[in-house]
Amino acid sequence: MTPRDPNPRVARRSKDDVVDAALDLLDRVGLPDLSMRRLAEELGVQPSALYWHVASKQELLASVSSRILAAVILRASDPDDLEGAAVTLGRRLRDRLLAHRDGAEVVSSSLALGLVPSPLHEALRHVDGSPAAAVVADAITHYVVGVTFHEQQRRAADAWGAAASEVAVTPESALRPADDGFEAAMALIAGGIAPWRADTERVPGA
Amino acid sequence: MTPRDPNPRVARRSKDDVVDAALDLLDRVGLPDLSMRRLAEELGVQPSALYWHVASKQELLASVSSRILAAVILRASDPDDLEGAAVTLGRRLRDRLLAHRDGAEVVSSSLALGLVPSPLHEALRHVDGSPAAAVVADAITHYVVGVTFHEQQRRAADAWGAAASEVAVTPESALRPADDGFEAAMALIAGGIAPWRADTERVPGA
DNA sequence: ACCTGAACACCGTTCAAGT
DNA sequence: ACCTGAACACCGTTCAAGT
Repeated sequence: MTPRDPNPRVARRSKDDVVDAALDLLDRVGLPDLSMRRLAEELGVQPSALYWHVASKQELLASVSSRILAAVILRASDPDDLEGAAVTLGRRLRDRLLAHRDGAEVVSSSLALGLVPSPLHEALRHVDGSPAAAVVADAITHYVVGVTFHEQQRRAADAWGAAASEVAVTPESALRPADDGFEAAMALIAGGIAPWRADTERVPGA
Repeated sequence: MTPRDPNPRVARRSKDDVVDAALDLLDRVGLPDLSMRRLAEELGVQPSALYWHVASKQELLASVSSRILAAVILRASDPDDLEGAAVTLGRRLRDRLLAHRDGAEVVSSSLALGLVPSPLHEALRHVDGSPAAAVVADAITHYVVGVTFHEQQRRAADAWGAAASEVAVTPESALRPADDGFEAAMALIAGGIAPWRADTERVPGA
């Protein structure tokens, strides 16, 4: 008996429904095939109808990014353990990006456009208020997003066809596959925190 | 009197000319407006003519990326100074990316698609053959490309109009502007090399 | 060897008008 | 409040045919 919907047979969509459908379509067809027209078709609606719910495709993808990043939070954490928190969050971010097709690319551009908050920046600010937290959040976020983007593109290329083996770059000069390098890089960055602090926070005022 | 061009009045283009024009157009209009049709117009040619010189737009952008990255090399370097080489190369990469409009975005996808070699990986392999070099190259490359992409997008957004100030994310939860954070992050990552080595290269065989 | 002309199968977005 | 219909101004790519 809500006054909102006088005729329940007319299926009206909310913005959440549109974002749901977009994320679902992303997982099924990938970012290159995720068009407003295709999404509209999926929802049984004209393409122009989408523009009542979202201002642009970019804004829609930003909402999709928010959904993908929603689970990247720190439940409980030792304050003072910036290293531990950074590594945990880095792994969680990677997990979330890998959970959706082309997740890294979608999130990368939303982040770059400033349409979505950086989850590591927000979380690390709570465990450590020092300037170090922001620097660490930056380093880890860019590394994880970059490496996962690289990984997912490679996966898509491999899936599409191994026929491109001649144009592709030799393995030794390409960026490394992240599978084993990921933990190493995380350890490298996290391990840099202590010496960097010793160098930087030595001088309090001037 | 080269047999190649019987009539000098017919301006024939080489692939290099196409890539030149693409890089020039990129700097003038930016990646979103760099279309094959627009590029063809610039060259005084039909769009289909471009496909005699390049197989696809992606391949063209990979060639553009190669040009952008060509100057990211190490002239002379202390072997054993992985830290120093990494920081120098990171700064040089950032310089090259900033030298062209949307340089980071173009390079980012060419790198992800594996259509272009990673310059840091290649250069660092020469100063240090250990596994550390690859991990460091990965960490620095992804950080620099990511942070520069972010910076250039923000610049484009600001240039287009400050009217978007309401939709934009609050400054504190956005990724930091890289201007001062860049050197800090480079120091953080480079500073992680020594402790990481102490941890990892302790065990030689098993 | 290098390019034209014409087509194919798409895009994102706007906007008056409908219910 | 939510959506349709129709249009605008584009895309990347292919391919027979020309010179």
